[in-house]
Amino acid sequence: MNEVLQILKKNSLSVTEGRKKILELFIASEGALAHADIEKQTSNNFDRVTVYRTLQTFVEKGIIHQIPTTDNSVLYALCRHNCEQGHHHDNHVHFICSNCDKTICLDDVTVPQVKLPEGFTPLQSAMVVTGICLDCA
Amino acid sequence: MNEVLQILKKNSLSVTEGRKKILELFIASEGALAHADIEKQTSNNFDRVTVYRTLQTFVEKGIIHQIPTTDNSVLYALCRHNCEQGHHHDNHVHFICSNCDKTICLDDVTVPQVKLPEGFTPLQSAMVVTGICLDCA
DNA sequence: CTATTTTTGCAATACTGTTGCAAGTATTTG
DNA sequence: CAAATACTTGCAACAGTATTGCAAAAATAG
Ligand SMILES: [Mn+2]
Ligand SMILES: [Mn+2]
Ligand SMILES: [Zn+2]
Ligand SMILES: [Zn+2]
Repeated sequence: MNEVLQILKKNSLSVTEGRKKILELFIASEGALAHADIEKQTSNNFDRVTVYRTLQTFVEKGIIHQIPTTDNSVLYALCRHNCEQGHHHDNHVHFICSNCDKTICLDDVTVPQVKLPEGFTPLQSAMVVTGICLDCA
Repeated sequence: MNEVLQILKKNSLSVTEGRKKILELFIASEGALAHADIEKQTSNNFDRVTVYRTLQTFVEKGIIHQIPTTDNSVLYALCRHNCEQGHHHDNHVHFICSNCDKTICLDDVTVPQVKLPEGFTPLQSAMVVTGICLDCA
């Protein structure tokens, strides 16, 4: 059975053209996608608003996760660690290539623990590494 | 001599009301500031555009640094490690309190090294930890 | 197939960020 | 110190990004 359908069903989401298409994009994509990327690759098919709402739904359901950036954009990528509704555990490192600008999930590289000052309680950690990626080496 | 003047002089920046005021805000502030915070705290004094340009200049000069977030906003905080023109070395961990929402530079906590897969060359690393801060503990 | 629930597109609106340019301010020079 | 120069600011216009309400359309449940 189709992977896309499986994911939507598992999360009890209605199966619609928009959701199928956007999920396909994520599955096909090597790196992370920004809202703008998705708009571009689906232009004229769906309204901007639908894209916003779909991304939001997917994040809530634990289908995709957000990647922090320093430039007023948010990137999204597929969760591969069985995340669930309101309970992500994508604690892997993200890599941004400064040459080709791709953002890649290093699913096998875990964010290391870090010793915080007295009084700070950590709940979640994110790590973003910039540099030169495999393809651009 | 005034800290604010000193910083501006050291970076060969003209001393203007806007720059003085914004720099004061950063020095006075416990946590990091977003563009919107600054606008609020200086409203009617300076044009939005001036705030954008000032922040940009300060980042370039190594007076403030950017902190990545996951919500389409960029935060800024004072550099305390003698950063220079085009050459930041703020490799410390940032902490976001999920209770009071403050973002704090943990200047003494260095971002740990991490072993990347074959072929990836790291240049810079950022780490953001969310949790409960000292004040909210 | 029909009833119900959910999703979508549109329109309106607000927020965010960028640029060129003329006027204003700060700094340098004599 | 005043004039000349260099730099910064505000304004206006514009482009891009995000949010909401609501009616129409589509999907699911019965
Ligand atoms: Mn990821
Ligand atoms: Mn910092
Ligand atoms: Zn690359
Ligand atoms: Zn707090």
